[in-house]
Amino acid sequence: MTTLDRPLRKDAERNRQRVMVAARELFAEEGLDVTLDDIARRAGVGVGTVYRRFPDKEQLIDALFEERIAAVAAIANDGLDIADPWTGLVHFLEASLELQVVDRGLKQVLLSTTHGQARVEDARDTIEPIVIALLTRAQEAGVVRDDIVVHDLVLMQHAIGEVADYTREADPDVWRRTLLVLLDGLRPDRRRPTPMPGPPLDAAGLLCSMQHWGGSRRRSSPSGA
Amino acid sequence: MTTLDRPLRKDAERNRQRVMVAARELFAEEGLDVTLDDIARRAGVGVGTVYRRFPDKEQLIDALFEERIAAVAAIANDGLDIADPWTGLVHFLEASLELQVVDRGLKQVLLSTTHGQARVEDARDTIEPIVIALLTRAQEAGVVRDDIVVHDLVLMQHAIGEVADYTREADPDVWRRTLLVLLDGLRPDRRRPTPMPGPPLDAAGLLCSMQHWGGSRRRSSPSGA
DNA sequence: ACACAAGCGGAGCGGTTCTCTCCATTTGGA
DNA sequence: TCCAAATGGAGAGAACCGCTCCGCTTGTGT
Repeated sequence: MTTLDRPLRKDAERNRQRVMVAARELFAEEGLDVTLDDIARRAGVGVGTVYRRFPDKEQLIDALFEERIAAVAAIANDGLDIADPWTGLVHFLEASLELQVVDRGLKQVLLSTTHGQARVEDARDTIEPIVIALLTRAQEAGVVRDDIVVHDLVLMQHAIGEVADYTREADPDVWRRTLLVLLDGLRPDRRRPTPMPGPPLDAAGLLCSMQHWGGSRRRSSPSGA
Repeated sequence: MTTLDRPLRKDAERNRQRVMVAARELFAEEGLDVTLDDIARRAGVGVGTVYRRFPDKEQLIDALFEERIAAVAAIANDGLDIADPWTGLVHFLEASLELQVVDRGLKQVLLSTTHGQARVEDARDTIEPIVIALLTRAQEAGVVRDDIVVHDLVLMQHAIGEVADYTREADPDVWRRTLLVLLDGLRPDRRRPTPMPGPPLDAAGLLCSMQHWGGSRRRSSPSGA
């Protein structure tokens, strides 16, 4: 549909790329709520140009995030390649959260059905079986408690992702502390706490987080004036 | 300011109450984003009436949530009354989350500075010292790991509150599972997992959650047509 | 019973936001 | 050279929201 019907004029193709790059950046920085006008502005093209290439916003999201979600699936696969079942699971949880911290839109696409289309949905469905493998392997090895299921892990991803979002401005790494406690809770037997990965959030940091958190709407200038 | 200047006419006072009740209900059900028009409609009065009693939305929120936040503080105090330090801390975390599940606005008021005014802020500041007492008591008793601080607990509240919000429609109790894992992670030494408080989220439940989650904006009819 | 201040409702103003269309103009390439 | 392809960006259209204003109603003190 893109490359087959007609080779697309040279400048048109270049603009298409620019739009995709700009969209990727803005979605990552601000989340999926950014305006197509914002994207057009950052891409240095007119809105009309964006709409000629992508019928609507959802199509653009769909096109862009298929690959991002695939990256998450790849991380899960990497986890399976790690010999130690516990390390493998932790790798997935940590690394996929790192992706979400860097890309705000990714979280929304992963956790909501209201964004993206078929391609995104398919990509999403790819992940679950791999995570199940990761989890049951760990459980069979006796390093993760038996009473949890994949969906518990999804909820945990959501929980920690939210912490990361909340504290993003104040300290982009505190979420690791919360994750660590959760991970310690996942073990069936643990004699000592795992050492914390960094310092806690201080008072100023919490205040900063509270100020930046909208609870619903955010206020900020995406890029330029 | 309310009862002193002038006794307020009988019907006026009755309407004031209606507005407060309606606002409390709507803020609880939908969060702080509801329109004052919605509140007026549910109260069965005109918007003008609302604005005559409450200069603006923030004042209304401030007036209403001072008491709700005090309830959270009360819960923390109840926790201190419990003899066992661990049970006391758990009581606070669980009960305050239960309040947040029932009242969506409460979470926003607790975690954001952009809502409410001085009264809400004061009430919020009341809580922290009590929680610190709760936490250090548990740590001194050796039932909570030493490396966490109050703000870690705040972040955990946020994390679990978000899970509760996410899964609200599908299963209003699954958040307890996530909380339980987190709690198990808080212990300095644990030989066996604490039994889960309920069944996990099934596939349909997750789908339902995904559909209801906006990530930013929600869509729904507050009450009437 | 009456008069008038207090209170009322809700249309609508002024503002913002966001998606998407339209068309006069520019530009690539056979 | 010439025209289909591509462009840009003003602005239509459709929400939403906080708040005001004013003609009408109602409680209340005398």
